[in-house]
Amino acid sequence: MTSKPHPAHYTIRELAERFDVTSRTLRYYEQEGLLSPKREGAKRLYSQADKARLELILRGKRVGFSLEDIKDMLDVELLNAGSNRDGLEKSIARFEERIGVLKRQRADIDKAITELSNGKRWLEERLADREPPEDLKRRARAFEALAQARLTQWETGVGD
Amino acid sequence: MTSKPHPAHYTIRELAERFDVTSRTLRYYEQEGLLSPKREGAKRLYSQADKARLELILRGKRVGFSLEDIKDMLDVELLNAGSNRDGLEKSIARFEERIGVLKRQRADIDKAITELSNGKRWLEERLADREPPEDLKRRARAFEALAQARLTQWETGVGD
DNA sequence: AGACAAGTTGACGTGAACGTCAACGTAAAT
DNA sequence: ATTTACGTTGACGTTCACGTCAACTTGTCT
Repeated sequence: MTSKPHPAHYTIRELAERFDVTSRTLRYYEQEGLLSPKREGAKRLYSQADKARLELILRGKRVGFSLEDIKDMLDVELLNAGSNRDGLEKSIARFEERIGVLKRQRADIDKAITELSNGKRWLEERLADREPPEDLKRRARAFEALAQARLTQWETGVGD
Repeated sequence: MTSKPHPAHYTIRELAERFDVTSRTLRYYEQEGLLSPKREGAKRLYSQADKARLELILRGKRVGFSLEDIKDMLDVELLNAGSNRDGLEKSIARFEERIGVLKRQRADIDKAITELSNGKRWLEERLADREPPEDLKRRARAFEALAQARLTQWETGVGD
């Protein structure tokens, strides 16, 4: 049990390199209230908890949340410390909203993957039966036509 | 067969409203080479194909691609008109890369959904057994601890 | 002591993706 | 003929999320 699994705290560079961001970024996050590392004199010391928060922050970013959004989500504890019943319900509603956003986004991504896979297949076919450029031109329009066809299908659900 | 399923072309406002963007946005996309509607005099006329492209553009944006990325993807036909074998393979590689990005992003989203669902559940529990604020404070730390625990697990895979 | 790396705080700069505003054209309605 | 609605092209402003640079302190190695 005397093993030392992790350093217990990191310098700004260590954390920055580990997560492939710059130190400027970490200071900026602190300035925006997303991180609040301890200080040893003037120097910042990042704890495991800070590291965990950073991971959440970065994932939040990757999935498209703004820093302000992320701050709200991470500060949920503080938010509901200040407010009671009413604030709690509001917080819950916001969480549900975010979850909804993510689910829609997931659907978008699935569609995009399909598009790109189709595009890739199209390219691969071009590569396979390398035809004369004249024919290529004619076939090129098939791509847009395809996209349009897909769109037209959804359209029935959207209403015209 | 004399039915008129859709207008065949749209004004800038019609398209903007339908997709909930401003006309400025559409002009900007044109300026950046993402759209190229016909002109009737000075006015823009958007065809079905333009509409289809716009849909693709907007989804591309929603899943996090930059306009330049999107342009590249949509212009793939032109790209490979200029280049032959070599260009084709490069294009295919780029498509694969983008697909990879999206898949990673989808994984991120799934994780984020899990996080938020946990956060929501935590809030709901708070709401259910409304405890005295003192106890609340102690429990509040559970949230970060939880995040940290999850992080620690991954850590084994990342290496220290 | 001197050099050097790594940290700090301002302050200003930057790129993407538009917003906003001015000045103007055009087409239909009153 | 004038208003109203909608369109056009610049040109400049704005927000976010940092990048960059200067001037400085602090610790460490030689």
